[in-house]
Amino acid sequence: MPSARDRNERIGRVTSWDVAREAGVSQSTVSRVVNGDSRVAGNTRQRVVEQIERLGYTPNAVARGLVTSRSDLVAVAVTNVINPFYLEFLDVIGDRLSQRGLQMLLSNTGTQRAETYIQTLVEQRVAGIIFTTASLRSPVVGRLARQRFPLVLVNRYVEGVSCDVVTGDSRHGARLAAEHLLELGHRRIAVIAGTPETSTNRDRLQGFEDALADVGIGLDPDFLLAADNLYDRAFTGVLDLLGRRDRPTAVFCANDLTALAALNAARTARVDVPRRLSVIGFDDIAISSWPLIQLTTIHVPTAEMAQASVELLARRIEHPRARPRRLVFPATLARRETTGPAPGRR
Amino acid sequence: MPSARDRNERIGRVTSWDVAREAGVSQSTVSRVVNGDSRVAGNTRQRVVEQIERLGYTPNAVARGLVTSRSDLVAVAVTNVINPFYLEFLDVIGDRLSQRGLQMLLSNTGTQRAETYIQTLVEQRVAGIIFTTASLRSPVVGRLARQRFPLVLVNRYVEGVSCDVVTGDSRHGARLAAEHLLELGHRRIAVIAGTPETSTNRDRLQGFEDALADVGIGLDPDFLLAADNLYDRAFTGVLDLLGRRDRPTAVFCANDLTALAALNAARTARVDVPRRLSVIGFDDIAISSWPLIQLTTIHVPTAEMAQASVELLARRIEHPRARPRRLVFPATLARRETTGPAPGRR
DNA sequence: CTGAAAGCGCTAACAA
DNA sequence: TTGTTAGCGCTTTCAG
Repeated sequence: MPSARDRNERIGRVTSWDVAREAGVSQSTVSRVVNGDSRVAGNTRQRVVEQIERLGYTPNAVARGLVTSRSDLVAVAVTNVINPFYLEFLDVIGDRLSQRGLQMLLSNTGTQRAETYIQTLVEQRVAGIIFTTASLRSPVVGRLARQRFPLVLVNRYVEGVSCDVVTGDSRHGARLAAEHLLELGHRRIAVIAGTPETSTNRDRLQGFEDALADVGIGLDPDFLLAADNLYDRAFTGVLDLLGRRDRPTAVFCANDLTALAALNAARTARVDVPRRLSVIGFDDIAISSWPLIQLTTIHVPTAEMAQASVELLARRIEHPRARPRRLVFPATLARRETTGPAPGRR
Repeated sequence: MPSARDRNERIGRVTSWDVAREAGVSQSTVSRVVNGDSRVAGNTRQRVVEQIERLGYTPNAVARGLVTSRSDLVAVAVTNVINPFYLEFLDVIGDRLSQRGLQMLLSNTGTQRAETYIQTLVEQRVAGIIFTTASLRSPVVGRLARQRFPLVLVNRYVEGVSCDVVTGDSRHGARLAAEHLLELGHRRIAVIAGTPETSTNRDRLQGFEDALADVGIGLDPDFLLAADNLYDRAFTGVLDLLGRRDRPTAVFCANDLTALAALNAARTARVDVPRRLSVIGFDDIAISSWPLIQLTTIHVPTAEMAQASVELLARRIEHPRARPRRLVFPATLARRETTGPAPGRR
C-alpha cells in the first residue's frame, strides 16, 4: 500500500483530487486555481497552492487536452535536420511559437517514412503542422488540407493543394544566379540539383534553365547532377566533374549545403575558386557569409519566412476556414568571392 | 446539425464510437482492431477497417495516453539549436528514438526560461527528457531526478544529482589540447571559455589550466574570454585580442563553434593561421573537418554519445529504479591544419 | 470472439 | 465563491 510519501515521489501520481482532499476543497476549485480563475477566494487559493507545492502536484496536460480538445504542440516536419538551412529556420520558428505559448514538436522525417510520421502527429492531435518537407507526390498533405487540418507549407508548395504557403522566389532567384554567371562569361555551367520532388528544387532548376535558354544555351545533361540536397553526394559529384577533361567553369548549386560541398571538393581537387571555378549557391545560410567562406549565393530572407509561417499557422488555427494565403519572399543576389570571370576571359 | 459528411471533414471529429456504429460492432471491438488485438474475427475486423477508411478515422493518442498513462514523446532539451554541435546530436537522437517508436519533442530553451519549459514537458507527461542543457545551478534537474522522472544528462552533469549521464572526457580532452599547444612552443595562449555554468565548460577550462600549471604556466586573465558558446561573442572577442600589442600566439576554444568564430576573426584581421596564430577547438563537429576549414580540435564521439543517451533513457523508462549510470567517452586529438609552431620558434 | 462498464485526470456548465 | 455533475475518447477488465 503506497504511502503519501511514495506518491509524492512519482510525478503524475498526484492528481488534482489528492490536492483537493488535502486542502479540504473540491477538485474543481483546484482546477480553478491551477488555471488562474479569478473567482477563488484569497485564502482558499492560498491553501490549495500550499498543497500543490507540498504534494508536488503537476497538472496533467494530456487530460486537459482530452477535455478541451486543444493542444499547444505544433509539429515542424523537416527532412534532414543536418541541413544548416533548416537549423536557422527552426531557431526562429521555435522562438516565435513559444512567444505564442506553443511548443515545437520537431519531426525529423527521413524523407521516406513521412506518411507514418504525419500520422503520428495527427494522432497526437497537435494544433498544427509546419511542413518544410512536403514531397510533391505525397498525398498526405492534400488529405490534411482537405480536412482543414491547420498546416502551412514552408519553402515548398504542393501542386493542386490549397493551403497556406510560404516560399522564396525560387524561379527568379535561379534566374539571378544564371544571369550573374552569364555576365561573368561562363558558358560551361554545371548544376547540382536538389531532390526533384520538391517544388523549390524544381523551380530553381527550371528558373536556371530558362535563363540559360533565353540566351540560347542549353543545359548539358552531363553537367546536371542530382545531389538530393545531400552534402556527400554533391561532394563526390563535383569531385568527379572536376576530374573530367572538359570540366565546367562554373557550378550552380540548388542550395548552400551542396555549394559548400562543391567548394570543399574544389579545394580537395586543388582547383582554385573562383579563378578556375565559380561556385554559386542558394539560401544564404549563416556559414556562407563567414569570412572563411564568402560564398556567392542567392539570399532568401529565412528569418522572415520562418516568422511568417508561424503567423500563418496561428491564423489558420484560429480561423480554419480562412482563405489560404501564399507568401512569396524575394530572392536577391549576394555577390561574394566564389564567383569570378570565366577562365580565359579578360 | 452536422451531417456525417461534415464530421468526415474535420480530423478528430470521428471517434471510435462512430466507427463502431457504422460497422455495427461495439466500440471496444474497434479499439481492439486499432490496436491489432489478435482475437477479432477476420470478417469483423474487415468491416471495422472498411469503416475506419471510409470515415477517415484517426485514433486519438491523447485519450489513449490518458488511460494508459504512457506517452511516446521524448523531450530533448537544447540551449541553442543554432550550435551545429547539437545538430549532429539531434540527428542521431531523433533517429534512434524513432527506431524505438518514440518521437522527439525538441525544446529549444534559450538558457533562461528552462524551468518553464521543463514544467511544460512534465505536464505533457513525456516519457522522458534528454538534457543537453542542464545549467549547473538549475534545481529542476535535481527535483526531477528525485522524483524518478526518466531523464538523462548529455554532455554535462549536475553536481550532487544522481541520474544517468553521458559525457565526453572534457578534462582529459582539454589537457590534450594544452599539451599539443605546449609542444608546439606556445606560451602566450588565450582561452575562449564556454558558459561557466555547465560542467562541460568548467571541466574543459579546468583541464586546460591544470595542464598549463603542470609546466609552470599560469593563465593570463587578460587572455581569458567568456564567450558563452556564442559565435558572435567569440568573433568579436578574438578580433579584439588580435588587435592588442601583445597578442597571443594560440587560442584554445572550449567548443568548435567558437573556434570557427576565432578562425573567421583571424581571417578578418588578416592574421595568418597557423603561422601567426594557432587555433584549437573542442567537439569535432562535421564542419571542422571540411577541406576548407581543417580545424585542429578535440574529437568527441558525438554519434556514439547520442546513441548511448537514448539507450540509457530507454532503460530508465523501463526500470525507473535502476542504478544510475555514468558513461564517459574518450576525447582524442584531431590534429589538422589550424595549429602550428609558435612564431619565432624553429 | 464480442460487448458492457468502469474509469484515466481534467474542464466547464450548472447549481447552490 | 464553491461544489456537483457530466463528459472528453480511449483501454481494459470482466462477463457472456
